[in-house]
Amino acid sequence: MSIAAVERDCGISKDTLRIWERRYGFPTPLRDANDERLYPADQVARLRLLRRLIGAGHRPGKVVARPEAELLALLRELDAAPMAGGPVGGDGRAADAAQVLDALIAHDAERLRDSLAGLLLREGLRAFAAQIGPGLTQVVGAAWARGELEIHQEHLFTDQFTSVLRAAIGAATAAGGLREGPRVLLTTLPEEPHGLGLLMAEAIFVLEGCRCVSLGVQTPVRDVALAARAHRADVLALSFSAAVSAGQARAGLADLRAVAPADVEIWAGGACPGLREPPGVRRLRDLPGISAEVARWRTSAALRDGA
Amino acid sequence: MSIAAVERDCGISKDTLRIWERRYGFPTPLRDANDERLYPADQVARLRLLRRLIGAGHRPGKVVARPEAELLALLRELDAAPMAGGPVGGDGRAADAAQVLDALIAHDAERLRDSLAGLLLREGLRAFAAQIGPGLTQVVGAAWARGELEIHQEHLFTDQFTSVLRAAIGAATAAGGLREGPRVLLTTLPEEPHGLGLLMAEAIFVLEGCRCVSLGVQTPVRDVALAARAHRADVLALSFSAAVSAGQARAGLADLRAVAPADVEIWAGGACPGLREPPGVRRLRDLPGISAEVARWRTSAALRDGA
DNA sequence: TTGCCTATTTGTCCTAGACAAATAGGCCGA
DNA sequence: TCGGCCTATTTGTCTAGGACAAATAGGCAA
Repeated sequence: MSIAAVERDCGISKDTLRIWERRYGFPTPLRDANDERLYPADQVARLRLLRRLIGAGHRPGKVVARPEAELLALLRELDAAPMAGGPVGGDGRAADAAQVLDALIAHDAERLRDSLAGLLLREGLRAFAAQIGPGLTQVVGAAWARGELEIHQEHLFTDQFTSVLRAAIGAATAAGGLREGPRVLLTTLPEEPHGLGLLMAEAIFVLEGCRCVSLGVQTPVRDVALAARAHRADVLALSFSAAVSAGQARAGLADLRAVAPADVEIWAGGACPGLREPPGVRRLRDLPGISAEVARWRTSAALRDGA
Repeated sequence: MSIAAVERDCGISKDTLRIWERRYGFPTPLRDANDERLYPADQVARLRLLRRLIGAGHRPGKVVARPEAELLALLRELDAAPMAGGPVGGDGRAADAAQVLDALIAHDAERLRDSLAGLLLREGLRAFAAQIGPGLTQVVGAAWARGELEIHQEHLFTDQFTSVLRAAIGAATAAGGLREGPRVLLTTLPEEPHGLGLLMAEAIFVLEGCRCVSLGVQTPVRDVALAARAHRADVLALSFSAAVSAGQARAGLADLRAVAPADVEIWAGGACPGLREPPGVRRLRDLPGISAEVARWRTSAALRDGA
């Protein structure tokens, strides 16, 4: 696996990979005939673990060189901190998650889909998008990190979940509603390829009666600003998963704030660790928080119109 | 604007920016107190033009150094190449495409969605996925290359088209049918981030009565093979857009053929230029070709069962 | 025209050094 | 014991120029 492939796969830049090798003695890639780095699969797996650990707050200098004791550290965190900002549901939720995991482990796509659709019907779109979705995503991600699931099973989950949620959003949009909320433009910046968080956010926005336009993932900063003008958006909603580093997220948001119209609000959400609230940007802690934020927007909009 | 910001904004890598400067004398960024490159806004705009021209087929060596005559060259392409390799449909199809383009140009997401949904209803899912979809994709891509659309408009099209098509696939799957076709596992390899082609293919497969499982995009080769076993797939369907180079596609397919079970067929489709038929892989020229291929599979499966 | 072979172009990779921003840890005052 | 400030370390990104393989263009023969 080439250095570029590892960068794509693990989200660690080439520069960083080289300097870790120089400083910490890991990774230790082989070299091909042209003296280029070739990373064995096990080292790539370890790099993925490292990325998660560092994303969870560990210092690179402390963990990069460590052999496989990281696995233990990681497992502890996964066990110890499932509550930190995590799913708050009780036993019922855990049972639901187990059901979904079972279907994934059995490679049963139909059962997986039925489970998800059943949860949606039973709990409603709001709970499905705001609580169940994030919970399941975390459970699946943790199971993968523990080695209980293969990547292709996570892919299957993502695809089925996306499918069910998109259908629900379509139905909710068609059902219409107030249409008095802000115009919301949803997307992610170029370094963020994951669209699940965006989709869950869109569901909440739609339920709040907002007029949503989604550009999908990886829109260049300049184009986000152009689109904000073109669609006369009131709010730009950006999603940052744990895959994107806090530094990148901050830089992207600062760029965007500089080029976007000043009267457009920027709301940033997602599991990205260490992402604080940059100037001119609202940081939404979780998906249910969208509702409160929309309510706040409505109030201030009413004030503005009244004035 | 720092080199990292330009990389994000223009999609030109840092390495490439530096080597253009060395080789062609452009760009000529200023330097900050720390001797780091600072790109003025006008150079960044010119870099964006360059990216478009190069994407449209120009050689960097010929255009990077040129002053603002590029604008002229770009304008010429705008007029000269709207038909090159263009859509084959008749007048009706051209009118449909114009309608979709109009909605995109007007930034009217609702009208865009209605247009697409209307086309789906009028022409049926098969024509929508196999002819209209590829035609529209090409028309939109060409309009972007001519500078008539911004990237965010292409994103909007992709999102809306995906949404309409996913809903249709869901309905078609629920409607059931023969369920006698092959088990098909759909995905793309890691270097291919585009999922539209995959989705169109899935629609055709579903219409042919195949049992489809989609893993979404960018599944590692090893995991595709694992998933093929896990789902007892008869066929692996891979999609390669024009974005991926022929060499990467060939290498990926060869790797996959080596690790996938021997009795699983590999079908490769998509607009990837120069992708020939590697050993052990079937190259599908276009989406309607899927139907014939499924028919062929049925025949040979019947022979096998009979024997 | 079509196909092959060579020459040029072009992006990515390499090494190794430097520095600013972010973080941790110590220290002092309340 | 806790909060704020200041210094030391850590860490990612930037710099430079050199090298080479893959992709493309151009010439030539069939």
